Amino acid sequence: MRPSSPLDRVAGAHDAAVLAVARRGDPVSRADLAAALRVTPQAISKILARLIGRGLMAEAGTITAGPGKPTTLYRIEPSSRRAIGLHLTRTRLHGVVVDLTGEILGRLALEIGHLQPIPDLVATLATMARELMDIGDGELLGVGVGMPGPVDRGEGVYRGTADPDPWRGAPLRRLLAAELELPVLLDHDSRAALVGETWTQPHLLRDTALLLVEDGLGAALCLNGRIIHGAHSQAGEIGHTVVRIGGAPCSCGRRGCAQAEHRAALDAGDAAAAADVLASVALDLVRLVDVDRVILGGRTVHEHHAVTMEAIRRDLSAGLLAEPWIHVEVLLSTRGADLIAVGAACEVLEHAYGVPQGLVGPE
Amino acid sequence: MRPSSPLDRVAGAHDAAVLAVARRGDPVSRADLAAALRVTPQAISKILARLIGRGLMAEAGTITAGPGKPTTLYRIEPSSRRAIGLHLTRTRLHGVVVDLTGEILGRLALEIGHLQPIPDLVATLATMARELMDIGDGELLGVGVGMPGPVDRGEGVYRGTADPDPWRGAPLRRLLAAELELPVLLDHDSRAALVGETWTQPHLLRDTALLLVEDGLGAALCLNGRIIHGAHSQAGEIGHTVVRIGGAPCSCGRRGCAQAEHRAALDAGDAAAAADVLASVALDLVRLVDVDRVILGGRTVHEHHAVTMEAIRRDLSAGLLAEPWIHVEVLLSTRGADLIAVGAACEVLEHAYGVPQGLVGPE
DNA sequence: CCCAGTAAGCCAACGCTGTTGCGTTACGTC
DNA sequence: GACGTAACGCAACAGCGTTGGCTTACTGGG
Repeated sequence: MRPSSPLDRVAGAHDAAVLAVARRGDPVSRADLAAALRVTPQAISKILARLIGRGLMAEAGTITAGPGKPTTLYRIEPSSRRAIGLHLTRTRLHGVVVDLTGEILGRLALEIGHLQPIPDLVATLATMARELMDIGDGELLGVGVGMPGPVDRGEGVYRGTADPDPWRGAPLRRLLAAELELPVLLDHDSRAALVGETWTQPHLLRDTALLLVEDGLGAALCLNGRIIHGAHSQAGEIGHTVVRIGGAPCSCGRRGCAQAEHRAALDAGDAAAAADVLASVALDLVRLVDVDRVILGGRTVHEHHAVTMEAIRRDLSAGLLAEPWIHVEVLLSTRGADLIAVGAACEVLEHAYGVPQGLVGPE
Repeated sequence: MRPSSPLDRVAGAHDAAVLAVARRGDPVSRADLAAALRVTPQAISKILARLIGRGLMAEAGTITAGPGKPTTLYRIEPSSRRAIGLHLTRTRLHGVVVDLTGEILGRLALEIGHLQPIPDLVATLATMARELMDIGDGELLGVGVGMPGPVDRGEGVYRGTADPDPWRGAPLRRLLAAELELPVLLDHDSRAALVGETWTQPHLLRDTALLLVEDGLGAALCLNGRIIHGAHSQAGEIGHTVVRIGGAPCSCGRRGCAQAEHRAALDAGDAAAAADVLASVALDLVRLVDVDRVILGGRTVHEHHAVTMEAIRRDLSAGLLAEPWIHVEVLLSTRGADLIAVGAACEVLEHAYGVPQGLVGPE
């Protein structure tokens, strides 16, 4: 389905870029878009004509500033498209439908059992997806699934862990796509969460890390405006980074893993120690990839977000030597419990209408 | 100097992509290039006509395989362009001239003093650059400078360290460019080294980390084919990551920094312990960004490369749980002592003829 | 020796981008 | 109501890669 001609690719990229600007919320003028895309206003007219023709955007009134013809404003048409996002864990399934801007139209939740065999799991996912389809009325683009643990986004396969894991090796994307006859994307939960954040604020999040604290600990990176997947789709799997040699035992069979230490500190009621673990991870991460924003998300972190953010800010400013030209913002995700489900849905939106990675080039 | 039209940007990207394929060394056919760029052979003819017109490529004979008109081969014209690379440390200046493929045409070395004031330093750099200009005869594209410590590539400024540092804040790029009347690029030594590696093997290094062990410890990342600079041009500054709490004292005033621990182990004659420090750093790094290649480079690492590579391989295979679908190659840089100087020169080549980062899209 | 068969490459027309130049529309101001 | 101004549309244009047809150059069989 890749556009055949490089010209199509240019047009597609410009369409996506206009949508990215429009997604910020406020109606935009032709002149604003021309400045943002570095093309002439006339080109913007043609791009907008294409987008309006596809129902993705619409005129949004005019404003008059001084003499001359009033400026026409344009806005995104949120209800023109929908996407479904499912957040799968070992005990729960949480699903949402979102519109083109990532706004939630409806949500569902369900307790499930991890011992469910793969066909039953696919049926459970499909059932929830079908229920969510009834909400809203834009064109449905597909279903995104976010889940913890080693996930191969490219292959759409849950790789699983070494311990007995009934879902190990499940080709969830293929199975669910066949069942629903819709495009399906499968990704790591932390990456889905970050895609959700970048979809709604693409202009702010060029170099951003997201720390996801659920049962385990994961990270996701957006560097130079692009989500990092890694050579084996395993980027951000930092839960088993050793932070204290000989520390708390971990499910992976070793000791002192970040997520085991974090969990042990929480179980001992020591929120400060748990925060220190996250702060240490955050500092290492910022040093290596130099992001200017760290977003915290996940069920577990919300309970202690104040002390956690304080610890991260403290370690960052100490560890980066308080150099005046370096500033790293530490933020809390605003999506709450919907973070990953919304993110998985936004992966579908991103796939359909995101700015493409590379337009031309070898390989 | 940015191309005015998106069409020009497409053409420029295709030109760069053809050069990237040709850089691999072997002459290539029109059909090979068409497959690599996913365009028609006819388009390759037009692209090659542009490149040959600029002197960057040339015909390289024909081969006949079976019946039909023989295939025309094309090769890069290495001597058509040159770039100068300078590797600056606190005690030494090492410079090279390279051709378009990154091959060394000549080198120079000089002991310098760190107490040299900034104007004298610029004069020293300019003098070496001028001497190097006399070697070879292609068009000279510019001068690249690689140096350790916090460097702002975007601004072309050496930020410097907190301890008394006579070069702190030096706008080396601007000063040297004014002195030489040539384009100048300033970058971190580890990033320069990685650019050098990717310039000569762009097809192999899509997700690669380079660990540079000189006096300090630095890293550089190439993710999804792009060099990572970070929000403040500080990506890869991992020398002061704490690997052992309360460990060896570091010049930064704290204890247990990776580079201090590594240095302390080496000073104690314990090469195995030094290798363990590097292996620990490598594992954390691979976990976070999931590269499939780790390249080791730098003066210090060459003395103990066997034990170091063994330690890294051991820690990686243990730490990644030996999952069969994950394979990380650990390599030693082949550039030896020229690594950073060549890399700095290749940054100039990359700037002039590399595949551009983003062709279109919002700011 | 000639001629069919095959594959590479060129030429010219085309469709598609965004750009340019100029005219039209719609507003505020005098 | 005339004038200046700013946004916008129309039409012609340049440049990209694509398409279809023709030419070139080689092999191999009659």
